[in-house]
Amino acid sequence: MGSSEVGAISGSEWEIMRVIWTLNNVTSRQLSEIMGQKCDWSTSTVKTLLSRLVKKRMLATKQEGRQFIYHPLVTEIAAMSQTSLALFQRMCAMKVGKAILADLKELTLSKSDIDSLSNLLQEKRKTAPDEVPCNCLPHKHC
Amino acid sequence: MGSSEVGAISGSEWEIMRVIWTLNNVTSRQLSEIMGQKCDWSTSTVKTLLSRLVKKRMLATKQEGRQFIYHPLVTEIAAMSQTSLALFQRMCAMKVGKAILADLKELTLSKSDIDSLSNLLQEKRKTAPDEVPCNCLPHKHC
DNA sequence: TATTTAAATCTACATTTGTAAACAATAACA
DNA sequence: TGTTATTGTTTACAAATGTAGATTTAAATA
Repeated sequence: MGSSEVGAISGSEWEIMRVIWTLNNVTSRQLSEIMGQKCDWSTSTVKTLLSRLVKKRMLATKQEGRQFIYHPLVTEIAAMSQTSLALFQRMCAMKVGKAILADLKELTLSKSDIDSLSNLLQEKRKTAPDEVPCNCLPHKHC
Repeated sequence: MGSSEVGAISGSEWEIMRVIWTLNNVTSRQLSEIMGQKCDWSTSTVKTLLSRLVKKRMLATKQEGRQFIYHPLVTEIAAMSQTSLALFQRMCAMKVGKAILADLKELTLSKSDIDSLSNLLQEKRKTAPDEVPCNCLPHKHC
């Protein structure tokens, strides 16, 4: 696998990453305080998740005095799109469009995001096929 | 939780569901044969996954002679959109639009899907906010 | 009816995940 | 410099997941 893959981070790990992506350089103390409010986790839990994230190479640390400062090694957008794309690619190719349609109905998007999406779609339409075949049966690996 | 939730099915389980959604009424023998090719799983593995899916109420069976016929209790589109929407809702609301944009760049969509999406976006644009605030820090539960 | 055989169910076991206590190392303060 | 906080590291443990062998049950056939 290429060096830019995000090695599937778990739900709780994701929750911590969001905070780190937002704050960008945080100590485990700050994280513990924030996650205490956000998720009601104990300081130990936060520490465990942090080390797992470091091991998974999602985070790196730089020591500073007695403590460590954590910072992300992958951008949030990259992680988000890799994760969601990976999900869609494990689903029926024929129905992904409908699933995204349903998602968009529920999600709130900004005007500018909507504009980028619309433009991209107009562009893609030029070379779009009339239908995408279902790929749920064999000839393809799990 | 409401009765229409899809109780998070795992990766291997999803792989089986795709086949069942496509074939709609299958015996474990057929499934074993197909999954043997598709994923190289043993017949036991398929059976285990099937019972877990029945327990999770994703599948139901009707007996017929010595064997059982499995059929889905949830539609594929429903499962797909619930799963992907759940993922997006656990991510930064401000950046979801950009993530979907990146996904769409990679995915193949049919002309008609593109048209539905475009129409929906035009509709949503009318009431879209100028920006969606980031919701990665507290005041919201994990 | 006795035997074979094909289904289903039970048991198993390693890995990952969620959650956290115990322990060790070290900086800060008395 | 000895003591106390603090921060990081180990260990723990239950639940979920990936994968599959062993066992039971019942249908089919000899």
